[in-house]
Order: sequence, then C-alpha cells, then structure tokens
Amino acid sequence: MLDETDRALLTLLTANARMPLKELAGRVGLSSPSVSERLRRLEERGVIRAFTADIDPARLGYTLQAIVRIRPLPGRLHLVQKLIEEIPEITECDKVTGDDCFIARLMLRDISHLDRILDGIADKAETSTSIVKAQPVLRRLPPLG
Amino acid sequence: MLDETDRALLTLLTANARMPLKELAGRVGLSSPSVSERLRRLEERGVIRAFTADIDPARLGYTLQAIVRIRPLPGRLHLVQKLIEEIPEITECDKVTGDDCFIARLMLRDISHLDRILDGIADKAETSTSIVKAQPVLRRLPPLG
DNA sequence: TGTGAAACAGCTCGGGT
DNA sequence: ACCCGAGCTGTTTCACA
Repeated sequence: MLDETDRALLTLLTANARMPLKELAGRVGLSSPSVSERLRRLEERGVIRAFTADIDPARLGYTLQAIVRIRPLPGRLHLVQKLIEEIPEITECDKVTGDDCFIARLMLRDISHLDRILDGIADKAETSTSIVKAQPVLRRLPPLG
Repeated sequence: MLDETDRALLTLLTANARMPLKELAGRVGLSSPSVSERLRRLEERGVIRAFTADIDPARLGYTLQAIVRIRPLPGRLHLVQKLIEEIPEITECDKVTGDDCFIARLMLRDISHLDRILDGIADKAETSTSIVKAQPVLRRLPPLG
C-alpha cells in the first residue's frame, strides 16, 4: 500500500512542505518526475490531506490555551455542537465516548477571554477546563508502517 | 505588528502551503518579490513555525484515535513525561492544570493496540480514556487580528 | 517596503528504456 | 515504474523609487 519511498517522502514533507521536488528526489534516490507522480497519487488517495502552514498562536496574540471538556445538558447535544463549530477560538474539537461528549482546544488572548467564552456555553452545557502549561509533544507523525 | 496583507497571506498558506508566490502575490495585490520578502520575515519572526503536510492517519492504518487523560502516581511525574515523549503513537500531548496532569492524543490501529499502550503506563499513572467518534472541528486558525 | 526586468532554478510533458 | 531532456513557469536578485 505504502512503500519505503512513500514513507520517506511523507516524513520529509511533514518537516518541510515547501521542499522542492528536486531536493525530495535527491533524498529518496529518484528523479523529479517520479517524485511528482508519487505526490500526485498520495494526494489523490487522500494520504496527504493538505499542505498547511503551522502558525504559532502565541505570535498572533493567543498566549493562553485551554482544553475544555463539554457535557451538553439533556436534549442540547446538537445545539451545543453547532455552537462549538461557530466559536472561532475553538481550533480543534473531538466528539468522544463517555460523559464528556466533546473535548475542545481553545486559543485565548487572556484569562478573561476564557471567561467570556465559557459564559456563552454555561446555560447549554457543563464544562471542565484545564489550562495548558506546556506542550511536551507537539503535533507529530505516528510510526509509518 | 501584523497588517492586513500578512493576515491574508497566512490564511492562504494555511489552506495551501504549496501555493506559488505568483498566485499569492496576485491574490493580495502585490508583486512576487514583495510576497517573498514578507514570508521570509514571517518565518524569521516565528509567526510561521513551519510548512507541513497534513497526513490522514486513517490512510496510514490508524483507524482509531483516543484522548487519554493521565495522572502520574506520586513522585512519578518526570518518569511519566519521559514515557509519554517516547511513545510514538502519542502524536500530541499537553501538560495542564488540575488533577489530570497530561492530556494526550493517541493514534491506534485497533482497540487491542490501545490496551497494549495503556498497559505500559498503568503502573506509573492513572488514566481516563475517551475514544474519538468524530471530529466536528479539525485543526483550524483562530481569528487573525 | 515596494516594483520591474533579467538571470536562474524548478516543474511538466513528451518520448524512450 | 522510472529516467532524460526540452520548453515553460515560477523564483530570486538587483537597481531603483
């Protein structure tokens, strides 16, 4: 399904999505056209979902992050999900098993910013908030293979 | 600090990191060299941390994701953090306030894979696991401005 | 910071192994 | 599947506003 060369390409592109084909080719021991074709196929198959820029939220003024577990009140599940999707400060949200129905990541300018957002949810769901103190593992690839 | 043009560039690059300078330039109404210079500065200032490929874990065989809250046993904090960093299936981990010291995202091949990994932690920390059923909000940018 | 032109590098597409 | 080479497209550099 995915050979050694594909895996190497994914690793290289994860580290630097703008790496030129020529350099990619050199590192995996192929020619540029071959690499070009492989990338096309990887995108087509959905292995590569997109090429994105990794922006540092702190440099945008979001110096605080919080992880919030959200338990919608009875009958409010869909309403809460819609609300979550519309709050732009929520940059990630998973719907999970268990009492906590949603687990969301919030980007915040300061602690009062958190207060304001939670106030807007308080009448539709219960929340448990954890403030992020450090990020020991930042977005990385799982083992390929 | 960040003007309107910079914000537009970040939005465009987040959607497609491999977009050619020429096209970026056209969309923000500048010339290619100007855009090139702006990108150089954004990277230098650390606003753009990296250009990365967004890989679909499901296409790599990781059809299951879990969010695990981890509470190290007394005196095991550092040991547990080291362990977390060394488990490659943990692709994200935040150190947070509250009883749950760490919140980690795990990429898994199947449910027995989860069992195996949690077994390796069980004697050093308590864990609470939530299986991801859906992802209503996938990694996106907070408001720029 | 910005622009435009020119030199340079990278990409794509054909044909061939 | 991959490689090579030609032609084209995109990028970078530089003089200048």
